Amino acid sequence: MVLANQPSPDVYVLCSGWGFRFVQLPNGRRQILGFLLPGDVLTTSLFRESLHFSVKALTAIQVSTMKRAEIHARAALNLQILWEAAECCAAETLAADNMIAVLGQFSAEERIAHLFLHLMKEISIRSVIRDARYPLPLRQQHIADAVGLTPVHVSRILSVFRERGIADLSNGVLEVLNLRELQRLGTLN
Amino acid sequence: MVLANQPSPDVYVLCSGWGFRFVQLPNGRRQILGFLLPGDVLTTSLFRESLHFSVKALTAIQVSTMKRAEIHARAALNLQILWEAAECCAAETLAADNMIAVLGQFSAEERIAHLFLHLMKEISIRSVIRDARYPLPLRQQHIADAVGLTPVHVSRILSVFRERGIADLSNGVLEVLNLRELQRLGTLN
DNA sequence: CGAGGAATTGATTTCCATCAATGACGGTGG
DNA sequence: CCACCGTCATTGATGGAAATCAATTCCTCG
Repeated sequence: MVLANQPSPDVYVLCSGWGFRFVQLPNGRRQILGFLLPGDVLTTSLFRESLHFSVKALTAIQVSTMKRAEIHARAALNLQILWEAAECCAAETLAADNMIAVLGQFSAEERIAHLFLHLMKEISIRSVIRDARYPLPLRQQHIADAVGLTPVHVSRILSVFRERGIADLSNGVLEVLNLRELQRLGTLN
Repeated sequence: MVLANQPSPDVYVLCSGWGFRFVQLPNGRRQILGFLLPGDVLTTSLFRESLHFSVKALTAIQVSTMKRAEIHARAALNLQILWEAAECCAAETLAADNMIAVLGQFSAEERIAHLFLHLMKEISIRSVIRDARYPLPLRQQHIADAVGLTPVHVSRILSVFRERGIADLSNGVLEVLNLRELQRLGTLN
């Protein structure tokens, strides 16, 4: 699943699996704008013909599409739909603003802690978590691209987290060992 | 003009002057999320009771407020309004995503160049610019807080821009000396 | 004239990037 | 079954970008 920057009449919903939104810079670097989990709607595709980012799958995924035109037609009859879409978009803006603050002001440790906390919340909404072990199908490269660091440095920080007994990410599972400390590091305000 | 995080029934529009949206972190640092120019609507206030950021004036300003409830009532009768609001929100998301990429991947020079280009565009929309001189009522502290740098480092970069004949920001005026170079530095993709 | 905020500049430190080498897997094909 | 790869993670050594600390100058304004 690789969408580019071309116009499309579809609105996308992720039904199962993980994906991520990203932009590719000319110098070869990329910035991951956000991860997509089951149930996530590509809200931009609700209002725009073409996306300003690309999308890629992290795992095997199932995607559902709807015709934007049809949604718009229904929205004209049922305001409720439009409101929810707008609400959804406002929520996205809030998340984006948080991310801006994180990237602008947080250190490497804090950024990664923040990412973990954010993903933990998303995962918790969708499934029951036992023993503070969260399935996390990310390579260190993805973490790096999401928080603006190099994979090498991400590796070092994860080692630090293990040494300090904060969290352990291995084999696609994030085990949270000291939630308090993780929150102290990664929480805005 | 300092709004906090409290609920309010109003939607805000900036009629004249400059302002900025920001979040204050517990460690005393702050991140400026964006600058507000005449005509800008606080789109978040369209959909949310309370803002997740604060707002402050940079210059003398005039603000107009409308009741959210009234706008919602009108929107129920005239879809057009709601669509424009949603469009507006989508545009905001796009800008935020750009900012995320800038903060995640750009160097200090590139970040500041990007900020200048962004503000130049906003200013150009609102008034005629002569001799590539843009009124810019920012302290270096504001630039620093907007792009995630220290004021000291911003000062150094601005010196570099002057030496290299790229741009000169002094006395509230940004003079662009080499637009090409500025774009080369500050343009995504 | 004096005072205080803003900008500049230098010296030093810290954090993260970069470069490079190594080991651990997992798949593939002989 | 095992030698061979490619990808990923780890670790060390080094370099560079930006932060921090500190001193000085420049304004503006009382």
